[in-house]
Amino acid sequence: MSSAPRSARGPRPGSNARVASIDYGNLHAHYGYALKRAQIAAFDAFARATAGMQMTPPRYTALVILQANPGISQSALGSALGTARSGAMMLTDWLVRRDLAERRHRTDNKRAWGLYLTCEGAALVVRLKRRVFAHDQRVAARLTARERRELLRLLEKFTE
Amino acid sequence: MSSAPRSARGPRPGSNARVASIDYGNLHAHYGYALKRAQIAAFDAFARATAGMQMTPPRYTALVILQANPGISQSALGSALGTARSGAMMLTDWLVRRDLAERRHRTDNKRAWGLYLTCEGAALVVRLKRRVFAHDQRVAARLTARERRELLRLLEKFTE
DNA sequence: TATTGTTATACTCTATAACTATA
DNA sequence: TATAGTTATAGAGTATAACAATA
Repeated sequence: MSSAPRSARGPRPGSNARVASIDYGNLHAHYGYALKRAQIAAFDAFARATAGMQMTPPRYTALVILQANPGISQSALGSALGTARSGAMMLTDWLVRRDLAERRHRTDNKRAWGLYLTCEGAALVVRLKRRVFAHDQRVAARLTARERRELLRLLEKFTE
Repeated sequence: MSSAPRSARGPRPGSNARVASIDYGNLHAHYGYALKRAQIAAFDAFARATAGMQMTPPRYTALVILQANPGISQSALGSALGTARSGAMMLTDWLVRRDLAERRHRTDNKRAWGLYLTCEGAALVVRLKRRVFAHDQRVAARLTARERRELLRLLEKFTE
């Protein structure tokens, strides 16, 4: 994929490529280390799946949550994302600026907005999901179908 | 663990706690999402294991790599960490300032340093490894021994 | 008194680029 | 011409704190 001349300067920053000449000790026995590397690989796949769409994992997550929870408040969105209210605010601003989501006044609570996807937003989520899931399968191609299910199951059990 | 009054404001920022009232769609079917959440859990365990020691995952990784590769150059350390040279520089500065590592001149190449752990650094790595591995086991306690091995194996296969 | 949204601020992390000295 | 180290800078991401409006 990369083509710029990098000479013998090693892997580009942000990569998780393993360097043959280096002894990594027992780093790979740490869940944190192994998870971080796998996560970088998965996020690389996400970046390829959404290239040129100015998408990020948090933005994608927000879109999916808005799709599944129409009318949710900004604070609740923040909780779902595990981010502070101010972060949910900026995320929402971005979505609104792109006409992917809109804030609607609530009748029951004048403090909170109800957040909804626009038509474009709803269409985009559908398109995005297809692309991201397709790249997910590609990056996990090394695993058998059984291993893929098992990985997700173990991750869930580990996190819970 | 937490005790500050947070009322009903939901999980604190940076947490990956699941909110019962929210529909997460099929987010959990994405490797990136599942991996990110698991990684947060693992890094939380790392933070608990190293509380008050001003340790971070990159610092710990650097210490382990220095332990396994005495005399390594800063650039090679950067490659191993997947970070830019400038990042390896600041990391090394931090270690040197704490008397955990030292730069030694090389006879064969006057451009590059050779990096070595000091006695304190070597002692610290041993202590850290014990603590981090102990907390690793605790966070993975929900998994059986077989599942733990399988998780690490699948992560490795996924990343490679 | 607590919550929602908002804004401003600060901090961490890390990539990029330019420079120097060696090779 | 390329590499190792250094330094300065910039950007992304995100937490904290304070405030007004509402509950």
